Amino acid sequence: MAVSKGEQTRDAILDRALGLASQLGLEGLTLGRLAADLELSKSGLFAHFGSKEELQVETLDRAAARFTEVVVAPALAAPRGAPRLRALFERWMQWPQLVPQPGGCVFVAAAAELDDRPGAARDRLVELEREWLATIATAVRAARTQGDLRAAVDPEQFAFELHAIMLGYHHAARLLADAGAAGRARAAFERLLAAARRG
Amino acid sequence: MAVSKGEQTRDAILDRALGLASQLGLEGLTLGRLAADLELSKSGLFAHFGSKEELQVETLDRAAARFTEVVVAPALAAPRGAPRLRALFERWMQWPQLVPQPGGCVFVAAAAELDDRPGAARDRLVELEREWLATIATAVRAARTQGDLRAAVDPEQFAFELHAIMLGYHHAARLLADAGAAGRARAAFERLLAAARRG
DNA sequence: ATATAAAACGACCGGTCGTGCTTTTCAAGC
DNA sequence: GCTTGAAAAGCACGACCGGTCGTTTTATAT
Repeated sequence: MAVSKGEQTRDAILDRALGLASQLGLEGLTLGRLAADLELSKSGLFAHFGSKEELQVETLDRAAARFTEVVVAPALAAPRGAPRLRALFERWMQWPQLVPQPGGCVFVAAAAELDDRPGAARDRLVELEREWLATIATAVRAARTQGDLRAAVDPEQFAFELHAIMLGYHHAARLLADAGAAGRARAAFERLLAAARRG
Repeated sequence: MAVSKGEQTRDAILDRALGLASQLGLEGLTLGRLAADLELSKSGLFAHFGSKEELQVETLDRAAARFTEVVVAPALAAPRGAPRLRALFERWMQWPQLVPQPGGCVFVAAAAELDDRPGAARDRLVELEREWLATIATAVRAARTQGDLRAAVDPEQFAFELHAIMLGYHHAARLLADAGAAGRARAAFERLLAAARRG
């Protein structure tokens, strides 16, 4: 058999953990709840991980893998420049539905939870977030060198602002249940892009 | 005596609760931990509130009161227009230190926690966040009618984008520990303001 | 100084948490 | 068909959770 029974189960656990963590956060994700959802005993589930912290880290890794699949990789298939930036942005807005994460982006939830809680999970999250910012900055650089954006555009500043718009969208859409959130976010994105295009 | 002993204690509890909630979140803020911090018995503390949820709601209210004191009120003392907007922005960035909240803005932490958890605390938070966005929008409108900003500027859109920058700053400063976060946020703010000024 | 009301206490409830240790189930290789 | 090792279950643990209760201490008003 290509994949053992254990790996299958592990896979199912992490998928479910990702969905649950998006709703309850990494801390709110408890072994008992997760086991009940999977119709598994708590100890049977626990045996797959050395600790709760390891489960959290692996859940973040799973989220990152899915994120690459449904956001980064497809966006890199888009033409370099503005289209690629737009693809990154649009796919980011959709990605909680694509995975799926019923509770919104797990990274946003984890960011607020872990920003004051040192440990392996926090370290991993910081790493992943830095990678994501770097991915955006790289796309900006590509757009710049091919003349789509002005040479004076600061890729890191652009990445910061684009990421801020994403956070603003998440906040407005999920907490405030603002139906116009996507529209506002798109308007902000277009303004950001336009400013980076001309003077 | 003007204020009873009970009110004093209550006051001390809520101040400490606010600080703790900024680090641990509203859910992570436990009665036991809070009581231990205040050198109070858990039951003695609990007697001041009908339930944990009520404590959470009152903590949010306390946060809102402090926020008005250290952010909104002083900013409203600044001249209408761009200076007032800048004051709102700058004071927002400082307010976790002003209150103090060792763990960053309690509203940001609560937003991620509560966006999928229905209840009184969530309802109150949504209310407060809407008020905050409205406060920004009102300041934008004032700046607009006195000719500081273009007439075509959408106050709600401006508020959305300014708020997004704040969230981006909080993320970069607290989670990523990016020393340049404040600089990036200020640059984003100035760009937003400049775009709303001229065509 | 005393009566009364407010406030704080300590013990305890049922429940859930993460985490070990031991046993049973079960699928694969001979 | 039996063996064997992985996978899951069972069970128990200590800690802590929010919350209740009856009692004791402390503050307030007469």
